[in-house]
Amino acid sequence: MGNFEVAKIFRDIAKILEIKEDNPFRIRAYERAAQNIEGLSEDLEEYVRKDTFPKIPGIGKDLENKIKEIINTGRLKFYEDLKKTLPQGLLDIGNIPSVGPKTTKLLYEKLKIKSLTDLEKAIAKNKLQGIFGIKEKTIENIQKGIALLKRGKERMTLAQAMAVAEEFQDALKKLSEVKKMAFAGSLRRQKETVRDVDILVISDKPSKVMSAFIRIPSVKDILAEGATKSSVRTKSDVQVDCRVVESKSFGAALLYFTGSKNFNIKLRQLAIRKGLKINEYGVFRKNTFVAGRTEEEIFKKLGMVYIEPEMREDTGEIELALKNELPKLIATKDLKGDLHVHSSWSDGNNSIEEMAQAAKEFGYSYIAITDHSQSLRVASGLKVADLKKKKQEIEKLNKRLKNFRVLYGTEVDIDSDGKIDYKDSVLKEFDIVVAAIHTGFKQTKAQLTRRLVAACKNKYVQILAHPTGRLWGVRDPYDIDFEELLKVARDTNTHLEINAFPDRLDLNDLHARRARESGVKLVISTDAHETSQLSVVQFGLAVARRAWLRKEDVINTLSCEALLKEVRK
DNA sequence: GCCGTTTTCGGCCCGACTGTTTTCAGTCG
Repeated sequence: MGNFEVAKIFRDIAKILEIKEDNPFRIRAYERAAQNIEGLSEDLEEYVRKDTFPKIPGIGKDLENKIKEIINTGRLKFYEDLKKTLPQGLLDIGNIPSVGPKTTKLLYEKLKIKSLTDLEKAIAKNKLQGIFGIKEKTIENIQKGIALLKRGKERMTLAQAMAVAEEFQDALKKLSEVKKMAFAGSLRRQKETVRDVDILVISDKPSKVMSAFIRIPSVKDILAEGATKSSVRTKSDVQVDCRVVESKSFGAALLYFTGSKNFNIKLRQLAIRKGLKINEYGVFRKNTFVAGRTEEEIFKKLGMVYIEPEMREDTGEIELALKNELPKLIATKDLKGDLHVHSSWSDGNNSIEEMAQAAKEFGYSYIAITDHSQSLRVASGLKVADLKKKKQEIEKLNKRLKNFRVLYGTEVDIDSDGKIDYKDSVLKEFDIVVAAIHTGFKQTKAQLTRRLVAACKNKYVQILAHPTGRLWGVRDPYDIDFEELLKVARDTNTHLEINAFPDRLDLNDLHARRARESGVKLVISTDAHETSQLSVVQFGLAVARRAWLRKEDVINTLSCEALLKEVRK
């Protein structure tokens, strides 16, 4: 039983209690607990096993006991009993957009609708018409909601969301009424997946902005259209929300619209204790506006320092901000080089020189060319005989380049027994050795862990690339004993990679945070296969910032000399 | 069910938009 299973049980409990019209604050307590559990970097199982249950926001004595019961027995009696009181299909009905707990209950009580199938049949037979509070428009919305639910639109990657957001940005920027705009929501918090795109606009003429927004060519449906707030769905099925406020409310609206929800609630509670009220228009004392133009002035009013959007998840950052003890997050300018890129020597699309030039223009002072090793034939892995020529090419290039160094590297394969694809006598020639698993993903947890541990223990392996093997939409992360890996990585001074490729993002934010906590240093690399891909480093940086990493936690913030010293330790 | 620089009881964030019963509950973020 992992954190996500526990969170799901709590979420289900919240949903059932909602339909049963239980105490709304109790319901929120379960939802909040579920959300906070999903954001934890350590396994609950670990806590229970070691009997060191820490203070987790939103989890008191009762929920702590429920978590222990779930971990220890694999089930929760309270949940099992609760489930028996309602038909299971009601939860599916509650998942339909526009259908909430009240409607679910109404349909169940008046029409005995117990499942999605029941609901579809009832609509087909026109049974919903005439039920208290339901008319044509509501039925139409339910039908649309069911269709949407069935298409099963998952969350998209941050990169996909960014592409949609930029399209809207381009269109809105052309309007003279738009004074300023910003992305908000989970897009601004840089979550690795995003459900919808939130855009904030500053304007004195909200109606002009709204009417232009809903007419942007890629809009398919208009979900809501108001004076200051509208929602649309694009042809690619992405929901985009747009909110317009005036300049004096920009900070307040940005804060509100960025979230997270739990973060906002905590902040507003804090404000109440100080005799203040926060909404999207500003901070108010009685009904007097006291702050709102910028986020900074609002945080200051609340007696805390600025909290970066990536940290706003209510996992302890508010408490640290009140004490001015927040870590200084790593930023783009801190990165000095990329330690995982490919060239045309293996499966890349550009020559070493082209990659180096592009990296230099990108502002880096070094780059490691880490082509695949001999066994990986599908990616034209390099045979030992070719390596000498590649090394010579790099040496010649380095003589010509000024203020820049190309490092001679490899992404060496870890075979199914944990053996490294080049002999030690070959490995010792490289400046940078990145090791990774590319085959045999379906092995057991013990086998996969053993392979990674063996790689760490090789004295020439400096970095483990994409350590959990996750590939968005293709492959789930493989199951490894991450705590064991961290222990060995720390003891052997092996660095773990945050692979910035948008469909990898591996390590993810939770793993990276856990790595930092256990004293393992990280690397942010792109795995670029052509010059244009060096810029995906922004997504790796997003992971790092969400993991609360500082400059000193990431080794490719070091100068080239310091870096080589660090990896050879 | 959680939580405490008004505390161990009595509070619990705040507002926009929709559809409908035309004043407001339900849903959403």
